[in-house]
Amino acid sequence: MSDLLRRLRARGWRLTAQRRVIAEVLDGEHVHYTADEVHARAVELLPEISRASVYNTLGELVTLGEVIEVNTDGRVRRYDPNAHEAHQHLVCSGCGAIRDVRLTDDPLSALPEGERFGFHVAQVTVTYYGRCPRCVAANSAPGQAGSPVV
Amino acid sequence: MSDLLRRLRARGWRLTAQRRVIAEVLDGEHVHYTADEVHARAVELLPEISRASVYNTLGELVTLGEVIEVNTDGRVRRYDPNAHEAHQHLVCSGCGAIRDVRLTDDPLSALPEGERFGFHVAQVTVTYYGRCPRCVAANSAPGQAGSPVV
DNA sequence: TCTTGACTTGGACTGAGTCCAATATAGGAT
DNA sequence: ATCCTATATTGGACTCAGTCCAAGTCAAGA
Repeated sequence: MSDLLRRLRARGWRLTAQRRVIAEVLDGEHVHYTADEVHARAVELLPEISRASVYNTLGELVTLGEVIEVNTDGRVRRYDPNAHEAHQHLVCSGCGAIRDVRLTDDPLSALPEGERFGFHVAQVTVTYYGRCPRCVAANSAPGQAGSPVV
Repeated sequence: MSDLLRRLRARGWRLTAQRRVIAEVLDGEHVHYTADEVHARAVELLPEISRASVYNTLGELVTLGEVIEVNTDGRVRRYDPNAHEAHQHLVCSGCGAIRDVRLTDDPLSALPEGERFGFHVAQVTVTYYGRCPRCVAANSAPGQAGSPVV
């Protein structure tokens, strides 16, 4: 049983076939799937799993802090299983590829007290946009450099 | 005629009634409207304006760099007319209020060369999340502290 | 093995955003 | 001032991600 499943178990989750399968999909490579991509991969392991269960489970994993919700294009939400290491994202504006990146400084320190307006600031997300080597080489229009790793 | 309209004119834009009205809506306070909010306000000035025109025009303004597209909740896109001053955003996770903030350091400098993976990095967005004073006071659940300024 | 509350399901629904063919018009040409 | 046409607008249909719900299923504690 994966670490993730063990932790979920410890939190009182009922370990259903659906949740196991979703955990397995997320446990693989550190990619950033959309809910529908998770569903597509889950269906290969458990053909009868529903979209609703995937949405429910992903939402719960986000609430528990086991998975991070990421939105790099203003359209689709993606799910990042790399929730236990502080990191940010680097996105290719050509093909949409997403890479996890680690920063040298805590971005919170760049927001001076005078710019906080009394907010209790709790979290920061930083997203870098640029062109990946393949898209630079191909000088391609959006989405034309083949399927990226997101 | 506003500066914005003058610049658009200089770029060869046809100045239609619809575009004037949208520019007027955006010219007001520095808020972050959704496309439908822009439409609602535009309708007050020009009742027959269509949603399609609002979407078209906002998209073109974003392409021209006159307006910035912002997505702070992973759901709706918002439009920020404050495109000519570098800034980032501070978002209340209680009520969704958005404030423009200026940082002390260029966030690009926090991404070391070794974390760029050959990307030609061109842009960064930083979004801070926390609770605004009103929501802290009200200790409210999301959306329960009245209508915020977004 | 039984029981029950938590979980899953499919399908209807919502809401943001896109697309398109028909119509209207800004603004340069005459 | 009028004409002409490329450009812009329109409404309505459509897409797609995500939500909701009532009915059925099942994990796991008793």
